[in-house]
Amino acid sequence: MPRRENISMSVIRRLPRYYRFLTHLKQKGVTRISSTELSVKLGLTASQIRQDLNCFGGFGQQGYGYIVDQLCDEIGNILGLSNEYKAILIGAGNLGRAIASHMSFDDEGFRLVGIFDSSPSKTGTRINGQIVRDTVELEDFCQKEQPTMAVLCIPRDGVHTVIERLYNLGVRNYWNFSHYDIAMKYDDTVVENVHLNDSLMTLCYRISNPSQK
Amino acid sequence: MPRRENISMSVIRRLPRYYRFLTHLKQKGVTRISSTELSVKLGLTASQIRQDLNCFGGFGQQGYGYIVDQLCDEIGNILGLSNEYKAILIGAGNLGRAIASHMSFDDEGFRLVGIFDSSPSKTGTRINGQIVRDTVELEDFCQKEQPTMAVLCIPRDGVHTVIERLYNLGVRNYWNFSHYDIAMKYDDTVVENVHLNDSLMTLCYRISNPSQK
DNA sequence: TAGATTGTTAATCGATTAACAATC
DNA sequence: TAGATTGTTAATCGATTAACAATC
Repeated sequence: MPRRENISMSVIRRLPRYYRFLTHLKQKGVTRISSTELSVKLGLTASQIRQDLNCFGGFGQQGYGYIVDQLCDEIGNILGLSNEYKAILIGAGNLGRAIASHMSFDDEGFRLVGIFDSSPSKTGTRINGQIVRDTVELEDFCQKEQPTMAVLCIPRDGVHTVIERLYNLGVRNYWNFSHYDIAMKYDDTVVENVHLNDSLMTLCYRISNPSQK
Repeated sequence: MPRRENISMSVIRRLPRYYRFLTHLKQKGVTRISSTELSVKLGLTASQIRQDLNCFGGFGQQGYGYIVDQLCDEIGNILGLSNEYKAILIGAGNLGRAIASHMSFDDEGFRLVGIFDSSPSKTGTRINGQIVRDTVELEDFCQKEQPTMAVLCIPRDGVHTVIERLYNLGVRNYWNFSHYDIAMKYDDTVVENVHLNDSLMTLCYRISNPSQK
């Protein structure tokens, strides 16, 4: 029954939410949960939850439900959270500093191994104990450390050239916070965008148009 | 032809992207664009773009296309970006500080009027010229200033009580950065979630499962 | 065994794409 | 006028929901 190919993005984006909630249940000491209970707590339908989980295998037991601990671990495995992919962060401005701190205390599949900035006012300073390197060191560093992923916290205009350098260095997965949609010509890359401005504008729309739910 | 009710979230979430790209075109001095050109640049179909825009009215001209300047303004209006909704920010940690700076130099529909934190190490400090107030002042401040929206950059466990206080003060729109899904019992609220952890886990999945596009 | 709840197939709903007539 | 491109309807595709047989 477990397929595991061509899982839709809609399903994938719900997995972290399941994981987050199951972790919470685990901490509260809940051992067993049914799809119906889950659906109520998460505001989804029980059907959808079972449908989602069965993309990856049958983790439940008929007549009983799901074992919280086990399901949580399974989803963690599916997400690949036990990996420690090496990540670097480019751009140690306000947002970069926040993300760097965020990631180091709560690593989910990644380990931050380097922070870079091109401004002399930032290089040499420390974020959570890690030194901020000059971006000119990028080539040397990447050849040595071979990071898997780069967090991009730089202004729009800098993105293009940095991406090119990173791609050539073999760093081909990006967590992009810049106000810019990275359109990759290559298909061996993964880009996960976090467009805070877009989110804020969406909120503005929803406040301005209360007719919609 | 302009309807303007029950616009689907899928459409709404594409609007900021259109807006962002059109602003960029405007800056580059492009005056005219067709749905086909747009579709190529944005990686969508021309059909979808025309379909999306026609939820709000016919902004184009047959045989000609869209006037960049005009379309950009129209979308800005639809989003409500000329509003200056008063916003407050709760939680002046790393992320809170980053968002506060972010919002003040690039305001899209909002104006940050207050920053709050409950830790004595933070209160009294300044972020982008604005003082960080003690959260105990929340009631007085909100009664006086009547903010429309609250940015939540506090840890999970604090959210519940803060939301309750805010709701009772009439602050019912939230931009939520906490690792927590705000489930509102009331329907006069709007919650826009930014779950950075979820985004990171999704990225981890996509790196770990390269079979998928 | 009887009751409960899953896994899975079938039905519905909504969103995207295609097609084309209207019109600038 | 002829060419181009929109606005809009119709067709397709995918995702969500409902239903139920399998089974713990």
